[in-house]
Amino acid sequence: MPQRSPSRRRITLADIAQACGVSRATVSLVLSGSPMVGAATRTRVEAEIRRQGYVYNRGAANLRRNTSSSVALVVNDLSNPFFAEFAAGVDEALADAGCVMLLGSTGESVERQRAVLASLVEHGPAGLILSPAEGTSLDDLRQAVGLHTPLLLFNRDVDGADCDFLGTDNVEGARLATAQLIARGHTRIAFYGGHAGSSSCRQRREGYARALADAGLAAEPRWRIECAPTRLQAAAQAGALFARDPAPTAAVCYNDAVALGLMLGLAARGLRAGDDFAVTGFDDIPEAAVSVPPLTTVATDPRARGRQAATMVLARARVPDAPPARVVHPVQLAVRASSASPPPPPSAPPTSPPTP
Amino acid sequence: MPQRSPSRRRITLADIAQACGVSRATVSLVLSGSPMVGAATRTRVEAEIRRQGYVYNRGAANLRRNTSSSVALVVNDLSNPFFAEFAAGVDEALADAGCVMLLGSTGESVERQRAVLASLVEHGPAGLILSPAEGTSLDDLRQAVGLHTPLLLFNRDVDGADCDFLGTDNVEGARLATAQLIARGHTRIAFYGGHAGSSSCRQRREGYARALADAGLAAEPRWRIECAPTRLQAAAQAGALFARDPAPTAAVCYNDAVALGLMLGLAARGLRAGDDFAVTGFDDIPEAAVSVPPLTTVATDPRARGRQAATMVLARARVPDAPPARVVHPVQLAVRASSASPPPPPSAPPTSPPTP
DNA sequence: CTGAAAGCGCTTACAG
DNA sequence: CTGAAAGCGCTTACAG
Repeated sequence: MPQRSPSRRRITLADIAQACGVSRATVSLVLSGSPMVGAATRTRVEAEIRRQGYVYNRGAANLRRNTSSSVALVVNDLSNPFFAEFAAGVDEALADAGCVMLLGSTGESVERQRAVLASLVEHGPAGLILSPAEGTSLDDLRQAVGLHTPLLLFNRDVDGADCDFLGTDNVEGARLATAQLIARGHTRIAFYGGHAGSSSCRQRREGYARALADAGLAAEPRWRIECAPTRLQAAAQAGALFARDPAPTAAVCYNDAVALGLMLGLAARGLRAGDDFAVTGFDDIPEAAVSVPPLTTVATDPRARGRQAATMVLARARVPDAPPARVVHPVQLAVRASSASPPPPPSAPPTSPPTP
Repeated sequence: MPQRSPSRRRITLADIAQACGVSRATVSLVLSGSPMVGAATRTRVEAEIRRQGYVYNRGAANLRRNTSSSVALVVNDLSNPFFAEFAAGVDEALADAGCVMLLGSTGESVERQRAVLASLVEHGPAGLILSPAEGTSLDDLRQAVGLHTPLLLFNRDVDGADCDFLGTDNVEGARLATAQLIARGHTRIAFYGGHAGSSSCRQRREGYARALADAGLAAEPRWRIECAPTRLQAAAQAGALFARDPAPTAAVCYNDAVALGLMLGLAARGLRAGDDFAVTGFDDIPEAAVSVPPLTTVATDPRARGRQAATMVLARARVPDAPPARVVHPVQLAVRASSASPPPPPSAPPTSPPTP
């Protein structure tokens, strides 16, 4: 619900104009730095503005000029460091452009997303950056966003949406991670975590399969372990890896949260990532570099992606009719200790460790 | 800079009114759910609104009604999980109240804070939640915020500011953590990390000193190790603990980032927190529970604090003249394995481990 | 139950 | 160089 404003009437242009004995137009020109106003008048007006503590009402100006000075960002969950970094990047670039950020989160719920989008769009942002909740349909977007707010989809695509898109090269990232394990001699490599519903998980699995195929290895379904992409779920599922026969010697994880969880699960079994089992992640969240052991992962630099997304959406707001931009950002493999372990010699397959 | 709006003219109330052959007032009444409008008219108008994809211009309404439907939040750094969680909590509560969140960040710079605040205030938020950058003065606040936006200070106080405040009981939290180490038999307890400039650090040191005093122990200045409150700095400084003679057997850390960094620094020296050295943190960020070993820490529940801050600032916006509220939230100690290590027997003081 | 009119705080041609 | 006037999209007494 809208809130009442504080008690005392806000100072307006008219107050300043009256106090200086000039018109509101003149004060407005002073504010916009127009050269058409006399130096003496300007000084007088500026002093009065400071004296009265006038604060510009940008909403009113936007209404009159038909402009906007905000951009909306909608993410699934701010407490996910990946999105927090991304939001920090968006904020940086928007602040540089003199824009303000409207933030909403969906908690991965399509209904909440609908409500959040509707509420944000009413505030007239110049553009909207959305990391869509899982299961978002084209209709959900059309309903909520309408056709008047430029939309940039981040991270996940929505079938049929012909708007701007900024994503990560999931296929290539997972391919790089898998190829690195293969280069170290691993042949039994699991794909760990995520679930098939998500397009990014499908793409990462595709890159994984491609690397295996390139090396003449098969992607065995039994080495595909599904779990929710959280650290706790991943830790709890670690045992599943060793229930397979033969057990894998390495795992390409859906993302860093899963990889860090898996490393905890391994530790609980007396195994150490990088020594006894090789692990890779995806995202390169800040924690990855300082975990024990440091996590080999695919770097997406979410903060830089945030800046990029902000730049793209501001550009779109200036040129609404340009054809949609689709940017799939290249990734880099950050090789660290967690993937250092060599596979055991083929003659001595590892025995499953005892389940605690 | 403000952005031009998308190409096509936005649909307005007037468009709907004209299409339905009614006045704008009637359409407005339909939108606000007024009972004064006939059922037939209402249905017709609602259909037309959907058909044309009309989106309400809340900015215009706010201007006319002199209301606001946003709240601004300014934090130091979104990529700090503590603030990310806090922001998520603020967002939750605001969404429930039908308000939108304007987000800015300062990167702990007073100048950037001034610019960010000025920009946000121009958008006319109903209130402003600020975790002030270090070194913020009362004048900085007065300059930037003026007297017309209700202000809630979070986490750090500003001398002389008589606005709402929501904080954490830093003194009691550090006292609890220290007392727990003393109860386990530790007598040589360091205070690790943070720097004296910050009020929260001073308060936590006070709690630490109080616990020591309560147990008849002295707070030795040589067991006070300053470092920037980041994981990397904390890891790098770990050696300083063992350069003291006698070396401490436990450390109360300024916050979780520092504690996790210290645990890494210990690991680099072949020491394990909870076995060879006791460590406590402050904040209970999500990582604390899943680190190895899990970190004993002071739980502040930042997400709940975020909801609370949002509630407080909305209440303030409704009653601008009520006396300032000062809420210092109680804390709880989450006891986990990192503080489990007993002190070594007094007869055999630990030798300093080799510096790598 | 519905409409005409004024006004929120600003900007911007247009005269002077 | 400065002012009077219209208008952005909405709301809200006030008449009818």
